[in-house]
Amino acid sequence: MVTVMNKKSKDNPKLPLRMTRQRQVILDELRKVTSHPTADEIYNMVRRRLPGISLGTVYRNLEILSDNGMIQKLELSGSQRRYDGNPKLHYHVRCVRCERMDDLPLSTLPALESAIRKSCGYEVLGYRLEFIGLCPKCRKFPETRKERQDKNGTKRK
Amino acid sequence: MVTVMNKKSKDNPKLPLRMTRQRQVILDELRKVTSHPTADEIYNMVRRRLPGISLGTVYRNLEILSDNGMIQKLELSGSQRRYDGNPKLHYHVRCVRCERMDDLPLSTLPALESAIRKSCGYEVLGYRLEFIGLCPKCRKFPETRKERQDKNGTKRK
DNA sequence: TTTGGTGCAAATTCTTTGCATCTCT
DNA sequence: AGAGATGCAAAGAATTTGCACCAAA
Repeated sequence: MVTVMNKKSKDNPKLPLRMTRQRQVILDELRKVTSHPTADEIYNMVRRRLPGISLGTVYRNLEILSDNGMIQKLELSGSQRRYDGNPKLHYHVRCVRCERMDDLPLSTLPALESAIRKSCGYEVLGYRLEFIGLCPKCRKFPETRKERQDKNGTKRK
Repeated sequence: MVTVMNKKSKDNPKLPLRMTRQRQVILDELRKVTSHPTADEIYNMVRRRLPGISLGTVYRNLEILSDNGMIQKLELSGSQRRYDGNPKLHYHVRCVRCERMDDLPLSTLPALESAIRKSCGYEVLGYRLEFIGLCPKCRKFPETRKERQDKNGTKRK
């Protein structure tokens, strides 16, 4: 069994957690998509409903929501952190070209875990697993994310 | 079988790669340790032998060395990237408290890979797996890396 | 010689924070 | 009322880059 860690909910399993409009919309938008957006992408999604929201608030809320186990902060490869509206542990696939990230419909592997547990002095609490490869689209169009951005001028701001 | 990806060596499998003193020392120091140091830690290690080296050069060379498959750039959790002098794919354990990272003496899992390959539209090229837990030391001394830094003033510069 | 590497510093990018003000409960 | 959230802007941290000079092949 894998434990997803988070500070707050560990110290205080049922803290009340005030639901502000901003927090609600962030959670809502994140649950609406199956992609695994970055803070910046979430900021843009949320801004359509709350034009006045600040990026700082988005970051603060993503932190709080993941501390409370309501979402997942994915700390895997890539320079930007990504967030997942589904707090349950599951595996991901990431495309090496466009950096798209999908869920993997695969159950977790208990055999793997028990093998680990005895092979080192660590107390194993969980693991992070991410597959890398090419998504269906990129198998056809061999173009990196950066190349696409450079071409389209698709950058923040 | 898992393929470790790297740009240059893919495009040009046997480019000559000029060996400057700086590059040599960086590679050398990185091979000397079994830890998985950050760029900054490597900078400090190398500086003892080459006092004039710049952090920018360290970053540039780590990039080049990993592009050439001579080292590994580990893009797993944590805000700082880590580098591994062993370019062969292997698993890691990371301590949630002090962020120490060790190798896991465990062979890779072919069964896992074939299971993945058919479960999604991706062309799977490899994967990244990292275990998280508590290292032997931290099981005894429950103190986070940040707490220790704050106490000791052990920060860069 | 010439192509690529280096040091330095400034620039970028992503994320966090201080503060005065506001808002949920 | 009051703890906690917000917006704003500035600060931080990690990494990348432009440029003039230097060095390995």
